[in-house]
Amino acid sequence: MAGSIKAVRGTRDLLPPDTETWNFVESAVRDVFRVYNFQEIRTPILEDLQLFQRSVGEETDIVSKEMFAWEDRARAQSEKGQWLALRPENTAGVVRAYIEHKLWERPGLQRFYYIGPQFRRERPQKGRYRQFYQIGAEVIGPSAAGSESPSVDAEVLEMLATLLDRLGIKGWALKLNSVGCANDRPIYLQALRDALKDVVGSMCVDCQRRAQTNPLRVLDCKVPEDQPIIEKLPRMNDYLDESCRAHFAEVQKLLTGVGVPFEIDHRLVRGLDYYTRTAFEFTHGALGAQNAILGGGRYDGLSESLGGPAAPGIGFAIGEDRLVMTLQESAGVAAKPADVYIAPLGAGMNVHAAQLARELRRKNVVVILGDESFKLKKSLETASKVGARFALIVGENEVNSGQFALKNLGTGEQVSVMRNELPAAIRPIG
RNA sequence: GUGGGUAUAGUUCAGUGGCAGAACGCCAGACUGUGGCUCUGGAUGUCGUGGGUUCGACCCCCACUACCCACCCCA
Repeated sequence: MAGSIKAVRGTRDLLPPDTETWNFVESAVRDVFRVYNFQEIRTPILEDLQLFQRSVGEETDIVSKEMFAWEDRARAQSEKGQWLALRPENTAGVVRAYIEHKLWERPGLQRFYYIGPQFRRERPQKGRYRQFYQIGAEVIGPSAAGSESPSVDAEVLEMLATLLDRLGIKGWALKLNSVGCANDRPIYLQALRDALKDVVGSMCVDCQRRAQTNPLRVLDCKVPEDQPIIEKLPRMNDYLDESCRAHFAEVQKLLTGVGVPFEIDHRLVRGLDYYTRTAFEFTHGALGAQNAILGGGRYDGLSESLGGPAAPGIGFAIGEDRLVMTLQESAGVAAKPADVYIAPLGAGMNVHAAQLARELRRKNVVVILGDESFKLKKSLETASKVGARFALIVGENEVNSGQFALKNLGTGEQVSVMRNELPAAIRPIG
């Protein structure tokens, strides 16, 4: 098919039966989030570019190198166009909506979840696409409503553990860290820079660059030779101020109390500027290099940096593509079979078949409709190929007698059934 | 942005400087209203795109593009 139009780089079509898995994931997500009292929010895919510059951070790779952004046409000749961007993540949009609609006026904490496409202009590889899907949730609100409480952090993490268990995902690991706050992080960063000054010369070239641009990322380095050096660098944990220390300790205590296993990873850092205090990641082995299945953390200053009131919050984003991938590693997808294939037999039978299909479908029977031009042999062959459980023959004999030939395609057994008993015969249960 | 690999039928892949292949799938038939198994037949390809070498290129050379994997980064 040379010259034909194909899906653009980094995007893909999700086809049946894979979409069954996606729907399975999404309905489990909605069920689980519901009992934790999260409600769905839908924000635009298109946002003002500044939203991401001011939240995710202008120096991050996501904003500086990976954003799909362009200048919209100006409305008047004297004006400049507005810069728009496809959202690279969804937390900024949710917080923007929180501010725009003054949601702090609503009682209690705002608890939102979202499912939707995000866009980053990266080079695609396994588990990484330019259009990818995130499932996320945010808890946000005034401090007086309890938004800063460590119990919210623990609740969110416990919910995630429940979700992964519910989905049947085995072998996940929760990594936890505290990345500090506006008060103590600058002190830590300075200590880290000072320590790096002496050793960075013997580290990998990437670390030498990171030491300049984003020293925290040095902790993320995977080069074996650098590991002994990194182990000796100062740890954020030793620089947390009193309130951050107590907060982090309480989160751990609660997690232990509810029986969610976790491991402290002093080197866990997040890629977005807005994260504070609790930072976490769930990983899974079956994902290749992209082993982070979800990540998140607290963002206590984000609302203010977007011009809103103080509104501490915590949230996460699940990489839905990666989640589906791990699910397909373990369990195969089973497409749901149709209940019955209706085989009209001979001229004039389509209308009778259509009437029957209408009746059955109104009783929730899943019907595939054949065509009167097909030979019966072909109809039955098609019926079994597409996985229908029964074939219903609609020919002159049946229409005249009111007794319909119903064939069980699994057993080969064929019975004659009165029209009004067909739904029960096809779907004995329910 | 960097490195490596790949590109041939719907799919997974063989293949040779001289007629384009297999398996699976798809379509049709094996006497009239009975599928799965079997048998027979059939269709489908600008051999990724553009250039070059050659009497002749799917094959050799160059460029481009796309995809895959890894780095970077992140979900």
